[in-house]
Order: sequence, then C-alpha cells, then structure tokens
Amino acid sequence: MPTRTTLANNAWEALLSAHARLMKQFAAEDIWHDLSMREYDVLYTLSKCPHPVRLGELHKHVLLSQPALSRMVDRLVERGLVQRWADPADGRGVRLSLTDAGRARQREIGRLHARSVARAVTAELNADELRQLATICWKLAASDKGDQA
Amino acid sequence: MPTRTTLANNAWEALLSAHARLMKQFAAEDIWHDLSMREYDVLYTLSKCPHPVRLGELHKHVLLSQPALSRMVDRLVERGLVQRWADPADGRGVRLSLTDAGRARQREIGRLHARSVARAVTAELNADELRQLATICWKLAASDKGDQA
DNA sequence: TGGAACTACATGCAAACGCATAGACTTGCC
DNA sequence: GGCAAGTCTATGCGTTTGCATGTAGTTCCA
Repeated sequence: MPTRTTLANNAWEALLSAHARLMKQFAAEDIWHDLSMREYDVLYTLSKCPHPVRLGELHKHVLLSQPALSRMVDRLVERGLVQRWADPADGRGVRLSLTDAGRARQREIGRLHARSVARAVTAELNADELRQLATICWKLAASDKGDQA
Repeated sequence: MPTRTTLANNAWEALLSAHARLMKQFAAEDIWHDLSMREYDVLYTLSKCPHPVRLGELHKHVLLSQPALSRMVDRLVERGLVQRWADPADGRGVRLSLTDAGRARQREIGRLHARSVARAVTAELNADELRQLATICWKLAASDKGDQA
C-alpha cells in the first residue's frame, strides 16, 4: 500500500521520463531548420500573446534564466523574428512581439511539430487519457495562479 | 468538439507547462549544495542501477547530448562521486557507478527533494489523480519500441 | 520633493552545451 | 585472418548558459 508521498514521487518521475523521451524524439525530427527547440518555444509563447509582452512575463513561461532569455531575444531580434518595443508605461521595461517573419516561421514549424506531437502522443493514449492528462497537468502548471487555458 | 489531434497537443502543452513550473520551483529550493539539477539527475539514475551501467545506457535516460554527458561524468568522477570502469566484455565501452560518497550524496539530496516533490504535487492532486498521472506518463515514457520517421 | 529601496532588463565572465568528428574497439563478410 | 563498416566514447571548437553584478527607471514614504 503506497503512501501518498510515494505516489506523488512516482507520478513526478513518470512525468519526467515522459518529458525526456518525447523531447528527445521531437528534437530528432528534421523540422526545426535553423532554430533550437528552446528558440521555437519562445516564438510559440509569443505567438499566443495578442499584445506585446514583457520580458519578465515571457520568462515565467520559459525554462531559462532571465539573462539567457534576454540574450536569446537579442539573437531573435537580430535575425528579424522578434521585435523589441519600449514600454510607454514603464521605462525600464521592454515589450516583445513576433515580426511577420517570426510569426510565419512559428506557424510553419508549428504545423509540422503539432503533427509530430499528435502522432507520438496518440500512439500511446486514447481520448480519455488525453483529457485526463491535460486536466491533471494544467492543475500542476497553474497552481500559483489562474492562468490561461 | 475538439479533434483527437487537438486533444493530444493540448495534453502535451499542459505537460510541458507543468514540467517548466515545477522544475523552476524545485530549482529554487536550497537543497542542491554544489550540484546542478542535471548532475543530481545523473546521480539519481545511477542510484537506481544495481550494476555499473554503460554511458550509452545512461544517455537514454538523460536529456543531454552524449558528449555533454561524457564530460559531466568526467567532472563527477573528478569530484569523487562517480567511478568509471572498463567493460571487460567491450573494450570501447565504459561502465559507471556511484562511489560511496556519490551514493551518500544522492541519498542526502534525494530525501529532501522527495519531500519537495511530494509537497508540490500533492498540493494540487489527490491520490486518484496521482495514480492516473503516473499510469499515463509511464505509457508515454516507455514506448521506446515503436519508432517512426 | 528627495532619496532609499526596489524592480526590470542587460552585460562580464567562466562554465557547460551541442555539433561535428576523431580515436579505439568490435562485428560481419569474404 | 583481414579489411570494411559499424558502434561506443572522447575531444576540438564555436555558441549558449547561469551567476553575479551593473545600469536605468519606478515606488514608497518622510
């Protein structure tokens, strides 16, 4: 009879293993062109924001240190995929959005990646399991705040 | 009415978000001493192997390039936490195991980390959800059999 | 209004990473 | 047995990362 602690640790280890396996599989796909998956992740996150977003806000969603993110944005700006704007309400701040080229790029890769994801995940899980996984993981993801869906 | 593809992508995004949020939270804990979480991950993986394990085998479980893993092992050997053995059955190969110090270190940190994990995860999920999450994620993790291009 | 405390982002620097490839060994085929 | 092809790990090298800190702008409160 496993304790609640044991159940929790087993669930987390399972999540980590699933994450590692699928990340490796997706990284091996030949769809990323000259982007790293981390860079794509940033483009994808920006693509979901209707308005230019603060660096700090972006940082909450990306597993990267703030300086590393700042410099990655540098590079994406230099490549013409992201735009930096001054924030009129806060002179320290920066607002970021995709350029048209950046949006096009994200869509192009996103379309292919979404297929890979669907193929990999539906190969192992039925619709009920997909719904359960989403429900449970969103609980874990949003736990300090009601965030998006 | 969401399609199966949409369900799959939503589930994967939820998993990624949960992963990112919890990883950040765990990284912020003050329990790692002079190890990075990636290094701890390697020690943990080794701790589960009853016999010395090949580098390539270890690599399957760690989200890191083979050269990066090789050099991380260098550093862990240099710090006295891991041992490298020649493989009698294959002269190219290397076998790895924890030293006593490495095992002690892993246990010490593991005890604390397991508590953090339990605290964070049980705060959001009940026992049924924990079991569902584990079952589903192990399915995703273990599907190393089927491979497609 | 002024200044201390705080926040947001950028930069210096050493460490660590990924990619390409080399080196060492094994396997398979003749 | 011998040589080509394949596998396992290590190394060279340019890039990216994290930590500590710097710089600029904001907030709080006397």
